[in-house]
Amino acid sequence: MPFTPVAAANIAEAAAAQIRELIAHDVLAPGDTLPGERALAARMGISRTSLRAALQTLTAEGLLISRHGSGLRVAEDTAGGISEPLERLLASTPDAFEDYIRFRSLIEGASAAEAARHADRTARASIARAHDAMAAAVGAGALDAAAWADAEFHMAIVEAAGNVVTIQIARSLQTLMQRGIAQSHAESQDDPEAWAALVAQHTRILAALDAGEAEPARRAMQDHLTFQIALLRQTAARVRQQDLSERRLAWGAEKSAPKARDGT
Amino acid sequence: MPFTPVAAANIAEAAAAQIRELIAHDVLAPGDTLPGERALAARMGISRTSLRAALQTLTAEGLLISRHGSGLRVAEDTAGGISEPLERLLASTPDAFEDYIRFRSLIEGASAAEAARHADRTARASIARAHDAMAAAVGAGALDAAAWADAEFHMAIVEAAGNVVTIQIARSLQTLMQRGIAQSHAESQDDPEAWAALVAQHTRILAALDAGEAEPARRAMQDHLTFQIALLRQTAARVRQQDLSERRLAWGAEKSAPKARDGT
DNA sequence: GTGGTATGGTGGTCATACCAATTAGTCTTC
DNA sequence: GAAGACTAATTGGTATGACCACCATACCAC
Repeated sequence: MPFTPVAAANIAEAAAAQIRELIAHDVLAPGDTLPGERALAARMGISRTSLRAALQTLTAEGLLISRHGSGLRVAEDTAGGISEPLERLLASTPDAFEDYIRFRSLIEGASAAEAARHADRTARASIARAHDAMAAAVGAGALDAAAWADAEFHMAIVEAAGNVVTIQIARSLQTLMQRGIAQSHAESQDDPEAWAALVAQHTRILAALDAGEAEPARRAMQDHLTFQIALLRQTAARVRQQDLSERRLAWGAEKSAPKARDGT
Repeated sequence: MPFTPVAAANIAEAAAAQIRELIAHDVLAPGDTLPGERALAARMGISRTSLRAALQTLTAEGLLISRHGSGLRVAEDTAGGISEPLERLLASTPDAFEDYIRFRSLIEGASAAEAARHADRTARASIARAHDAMAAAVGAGALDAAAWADAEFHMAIVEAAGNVVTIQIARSLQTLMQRGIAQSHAESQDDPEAWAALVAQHTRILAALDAGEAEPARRAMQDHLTFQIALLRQTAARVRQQDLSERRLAWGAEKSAPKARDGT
């Protein structure tokens, strides 16, 4: 007796869905603070009560965090379930790092191509902004800021492509990288020449993007990440070498001055 | 430094905890209806606003179900899983489902190409095994088994490509799909013709794989998933149509045989 | 029986006010 | 000049009281 479909129009749930989608599209990035409840309710054309009901739902889902005097923040987490097994894997198997970059090469190459085809003005602008910030940071020798802008650049391209699933996964991988595992990566890249090369490659990607050339954009992105693999291998080899010489030195030092070390 | 942690919780959260506990202790059994919000708020000594905030989180957790004119009921479900952000998004935004398949198209297309190049014998064998299992299941009309073998087939190809990061992510997505969202997907695919088409496409993928032809394999895989998108849209549209005709039919049947209906 | 219609209860939404926590700016004080 | 105390603005949290839309029931007229 299939008569009634029934769709209850719940205004709070609609508001929650809207905010959820914004988070998924990374318009609201993890760590961002939302506008105040009063302003938000006004802008959405609903009462603060209903807005709060929506926020309540999202908070229960763990997407938002609210602190009393401060405000509402988008939860840093977002990496739903994907990251934990991966994190263990990458921690235990250094070789997996190359697979990681290959994976990124695939999805970011496709994203670059897609972005070249139909990215809107604001998306292009945020890509360019990240690129400029990175170039400036590298020029100033601020490598922390450069690394941050680097990540921002790549993320902006994925966002410009507009696939919410891809965005979520890229975001997960990025936050995963930024906690713990990346230190070897970051520490290996204190070479100014390498940074300059990376910036040049970014410039090439951006040019293809702005020209609307999909395939060149993809190729530029993939070349860029392939270069990173090479860089990685090279520094990994050097680290081993360096490690050896350091141990040799340490051994010499210990031999000449056998002191006790603090255990804990 | 065992200072008292101070349980300065929200009043709403405290209320939610209390109700949650009642449900857990089965004082409130599934299916029970709670007292009205006004009465409940009065009895708990809090305002209806705060009480509603508590109910909101409990509803978001799936413990309670509220219907407008009726009242609040304890959910029958009980085991309604806590979902992840991506899962909720897919549930609330149907458009995101296409993004999901597009993402799979990208990584599985690349995996198929890679597998065509250098997959070892055992990997090929497990792909073929999954394919045969699916074909047999479809032939026998066992659609559950077919769906399972279907997933197995795709997973085997990703595994054959050998990128551990890709494998992890594909697996995460698959388990995510297998709980909850997929029912609409599965239920829309009880069409034997569609299943036969899917099997034929799998056969084509497998052939390209065995022939070692990378690009045809990629294309076959992407065509396959594009077909799934089309199928999805088509069934979504047809559901609407079918709904109408069924109602028309039901109406005719009822007219000619006006029997009594069971209420519950 | 049928359909209409009061009626009281229910959740949903709203506007307004006030409380409490946080933050930042300013001022004091040493 | 710097550490600390005070002040003011903004934020989320709670409380009221009201109104609406919905649902179930009982009642009424046909």
